[in-house]
Formats: sequence, structure tokens, C-alpha cells
Amino acid sequence: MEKSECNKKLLDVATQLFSERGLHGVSIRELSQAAGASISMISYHFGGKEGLYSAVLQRQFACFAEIHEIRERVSDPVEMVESYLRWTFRRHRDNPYLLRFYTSELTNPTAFFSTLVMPVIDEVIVIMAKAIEEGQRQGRFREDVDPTNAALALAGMVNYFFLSSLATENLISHSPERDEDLVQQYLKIFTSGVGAK
Amino acid sequence: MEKSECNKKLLDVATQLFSERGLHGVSIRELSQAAGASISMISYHFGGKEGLYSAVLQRQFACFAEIHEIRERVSDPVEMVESYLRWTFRRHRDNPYLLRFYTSELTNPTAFFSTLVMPVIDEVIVIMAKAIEEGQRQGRFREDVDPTNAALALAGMVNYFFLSSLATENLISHSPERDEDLVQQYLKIFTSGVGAK
DNA sequence: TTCGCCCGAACGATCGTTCGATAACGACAG
DNA sequence: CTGTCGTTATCGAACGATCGTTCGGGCGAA
Repeated sequence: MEKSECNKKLLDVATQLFSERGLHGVSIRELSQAAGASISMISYHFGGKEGLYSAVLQRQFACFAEIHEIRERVSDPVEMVESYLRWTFRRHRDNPYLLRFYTSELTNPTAFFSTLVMPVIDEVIVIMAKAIEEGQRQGRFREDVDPTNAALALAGMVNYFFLSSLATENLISHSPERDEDLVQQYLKIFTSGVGAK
Repeated sequence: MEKSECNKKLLDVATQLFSERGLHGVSIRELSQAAGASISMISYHFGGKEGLYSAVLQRQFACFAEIHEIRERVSDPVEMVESYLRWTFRRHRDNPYLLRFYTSELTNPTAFFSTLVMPVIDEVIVIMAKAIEEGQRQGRFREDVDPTNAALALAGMVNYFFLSSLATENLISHSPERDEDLVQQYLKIFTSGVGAK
């Protein structure tokens, strides 16, 4: 039998509201009303408000597993950096709520941080650090920077663009049409820096 | 007459608790109990829970004004980048709660975001973008990157190090003794990139 | 009839705020 | 010096509102 629509509708609505105001900022009454469902449906389908939140979190962070496919497909270190940048842009574009849960959990971790969030973040950082380390072994990357730190710097550059968008929307265009241009700019900065040759 | 200690104690306790769990995650009962004060003191001194939160926010973001002194003291673009990096490291070290309010407001903005948070963030980005632009005019920085975007990339690199610390604490050392080393690494990456020459 | 799915009233707990009482203290008049 | 008054800081009980959960029942398909 098909699992009813109520379930999916609740997940969708909860994704938006939780991302906007956090776990404690939304009540189950507002949640269920926005989903056109009854209050008790949240406890019925998800075992309570926290259960719904964890279901949202799981669906949000599922996409991070894609990094493994990228790593399998791409072997060249520089190309790996470019793929990571493009993948991250697309990830945020496809899912405008992701970054809110991402940083919300990093700064105000809930009970699900250590089981649902931290593992997938670490996986990405470790994989990128390994790619950079391989680049160093190949003589393509300078060896006087720590690979993990370089991976963090890369992730920071691109994620911060979306993180700061609420504050900088009148300073810089956040239109998706600029994405590929930005990918190239970040790639340039990361590999060659902003210094004139 | 001296303003009582109750006021200051409430501010200190609220800073920690709000940073850990957000505006909606803490009750005034827990707040006042942790401060050793009565429940009614919050409404009495700050006009309510939100008033206390805004007082905390104001005190947190006051330090961003220091960027103006730095800009007055430093004229060389590269030196300005280095000063920004060192200043940001010290800012986060001196105040471990700052980044939580910073990102919490960026992802789950409260009513005070547009008046207390956004203006100071924009100021820093604009000042750094101008410094980078000047570096381009001097021929020290390449001209094919957008100054504002470069400023965002710089801010992203260093802020993300602290933002991700909860997830990456067993991947990389976050000891303050490494700070100067990290400043130099970020400076290197930003000005020269990770590419081998 | 049975079994998922769903409803909404009801419950106890907790929320933020308000209010009357109290104590300490300086100013001032007698 | 002393008694009174107004101000300020603090308390805790009480209030109405809202919180998340539970529960008895209704509905439709098997």
C-alpha cells in the first residue's frame, strides 16, 4: 500500500520551516497546519517532533554520499577540486535549505549532530584532503600547506558564498547564472591565488 | 550609583546559553537560575527575553568596528589581508561565542539581523573588497577576479576553520598555538594559491 | 470486521510576563 | 539625630498562553 501523502507533505513543510527557524522555533501546530494535516500526525508518523526533525536531517544530508561517486570518476587532483566546487554549487542550488541545517547543526548542534551530520562532513573533508595530498605527491601542489587545512579553506570559500548571501545580497549577485564563473574564480584563487605573477 | 551585578551576570550567562542553543532554545527560567537571579529580572532590566537577546547581540558585534582602525593603520593591500586574517583569528579566540551568533543570525535571522548584524558584516566585506581593488590598481593582485568575491573567499576560508571546528576537531588541531601558522597558510593560499610554481 | 490512516479535543507541562511585596538607601524636613 | 518619603533592585507567586503528546473515536479499503 502506498504510504499516504500526509507523510511526504509533513516532511516538505518541516524542511522549510525548520530550516528557517530551527528545531525550537517552530511548533507542531504551525507545522501540521501548514501541511494541511492534524496535530497528531507528527507523533503518529515520526514518533514526535524530534523524530520529524531527524527525518528531515537524514534526507538533507543524504546527498553528501555523492562525493564517493565523484572520487571514483575523477582521478586528477586539480580536476577533483573543480568537480568539488561545481558539485557544491549544484548541491546548494538544488537544495536551498541544506546550508541552513548544515551551519545550524555546526553552531547549535542537536542530538543528531554526531550521528547524522558530523560523519558526512568529515567524509568530504577527508576525501578532499587526500586528493590534495595526492596532488602534492604528483608535484602539482605546493607541499608547505597542510592538506586538511587546504581542504577546509576550499570548502570555506565556496560554502561561505552561500552562507553570507543573506547579508551580501546587495553587494554581489547570487544569480545561478554566475555560478560557473564563480567556480572558475574560486578554482583560480585556490590553485593560483589572487597575486599577480 | 553602581548598576547592580545582576545585570552583568545575566548578560554573561545569556551570551553562553543563547550561543549554545539559540533564542528559542533557552527559557528565561533556566537563564535566571544560571545567573542566580529571579525570573522577573530579565523583564525588569532588559524589557523581556528578546530585549536580553538583542543586548547580547549588540555586545557581540561591537568588535567588528575595529576593522576601521585596522584600515586606518594599514595601507598596503597584502598587509591588509594579513591583518584581517590575524584580526579574525584573535576575534574568535577572544570571544568563542561570536561565530555562533554570527552564523546563527545568517541562517536563522531574528528580528535584529537587519539592524545589528547585517550592517557590520557588510562593512567588513566592503572594506576588504576595497583593499583588494586597490591591490589590483597597484598591479599587485590579478584583475580577473571580482574584488567582492575575493573578499568573500578570504572571509570564508578563515571563518570556516572555526565554523567547522565541532565536526573536524579530530581531523585537525584547533589549538591557538597553531594560529599564526594558519594565518600564514591562508595568506599563502589566498595570495599565491596551492599550485606548485 | 479488521486494520491503517487520520482527526481534534483534552492533558499536564512549560512558556514569558506581570504584579504586589520587601529591603536597602539617599534626600530631606523637623 | 531621627523619622519619613521616594527611588531602585530584587523576589516569587500567579496568570494566560502555548507547548508536545496522548487518546478515544471516525472513516474507508480489504
